[in-house]
Amino acid sequence: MSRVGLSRSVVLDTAARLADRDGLGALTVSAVARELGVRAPSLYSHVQNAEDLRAGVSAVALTELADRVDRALAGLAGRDALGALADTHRRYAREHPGRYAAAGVLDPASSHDLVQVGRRHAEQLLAVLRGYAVPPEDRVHAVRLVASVVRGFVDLEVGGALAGSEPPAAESWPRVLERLDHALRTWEAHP
Amino acid sequence: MSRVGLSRSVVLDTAARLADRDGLGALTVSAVARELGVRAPSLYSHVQNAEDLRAGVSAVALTELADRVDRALAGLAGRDALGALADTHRRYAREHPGRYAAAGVLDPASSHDLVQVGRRHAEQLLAVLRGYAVPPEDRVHAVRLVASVVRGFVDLEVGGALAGSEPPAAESWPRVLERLDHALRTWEAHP
DNA sequence: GGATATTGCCTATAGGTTGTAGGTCCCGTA
DNA sequence: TACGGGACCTACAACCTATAGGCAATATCC
Repeated sequence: MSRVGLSRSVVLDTAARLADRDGLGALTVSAVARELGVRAPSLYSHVQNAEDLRAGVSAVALTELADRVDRALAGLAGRDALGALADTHRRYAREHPGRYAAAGVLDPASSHDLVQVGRRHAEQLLAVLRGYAVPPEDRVHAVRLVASVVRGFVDLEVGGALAGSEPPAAESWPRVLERLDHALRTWEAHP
Repeated sequence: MSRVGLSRSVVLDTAARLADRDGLGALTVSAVARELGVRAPSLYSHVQNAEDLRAGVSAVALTELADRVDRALAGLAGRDALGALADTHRRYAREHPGRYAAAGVLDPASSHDLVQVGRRHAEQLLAVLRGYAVPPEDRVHAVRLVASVVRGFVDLEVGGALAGSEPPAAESWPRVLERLDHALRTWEAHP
């Protein structure tokens, strides 16, 4: 039998593609093996177990997303930067729903890998905030506000929770970002 | 053998308890049957299949949450109402992580049940907005802003994404709500 | 009160998924 | 050419989902 050329990254890329195509719920070791034309036990040399497979897709997704955000933020500041970060997240979630869903579930026993890329995302949020006059001691709170809005809206939209009402979610997006920008611009020191 | 007294609601309540205790991922038909001291096939008279079991827990959770929000909102308006709604969501997620996680995933093929209770949540958000001078044609956008912030923050917190940084997420919560309140108070008609 | 229908939960069974153990064959290297 | 390791295999055990069909307790009717 001919070798297929498996490796951890080949397995994870295939898994990510599968998650996007069939949903995160359909992501199984068996399905990835089928997709690769290989028997399921062959994957266990490259992936510890099913949970590790999902965590790997998480890491792939968060890394890809951070790369895109880095590119999108280049040369921008203030509201432009905020919009670029938020739009990049939203677009990524729409293009890669399975990957994005995987990125959302961080295990308590996060791998060192995930902690690392998580820090990258935090850095990016802080970079965006540099365009706003938020007092240093409040920056964590502002980061969390931005993260909440982006994560919340995108989750609701790709989860279909907004699909039942008019107008389409896309129309609310710039309005939500305008309010977020305003909230950051008018940030005041805490009494 | 003696009858245990199964019914859809008994099964779903047990499932919800199990989801909170062991995580939504550990929620299986078999586990619920074990918990009830019954064989797995016995549950299929009360629940169509595993997916229906999860959807049932979703509905239970969304209904319980809506009930709590109704009680919390009684007699409040404006910022107090906003805080009560948001706090109720956050508290529910912390007390019932499995139920809350189930409530988050709405299938595209949502049951009529889920659509119904989803409307209740939308009504509650609209009720909170009545305390703010948001122009009628913008209310949908404002609802989506509030829903995004609450959903995003709570997801990040219970998902552990905020656990790695200081200060604790609880300190950011009132600051985030203050900014949300401010964003609603200063809402302006769209040009 | 006894016959009958219904219901509640059962066993048996088939098929899919996870994960381990151990084997074979290809390929690079000495 | 012999050897060693890695890539992928088969075999297997355990668990979960789901269907089919059976028995017994309960409700209903005469």
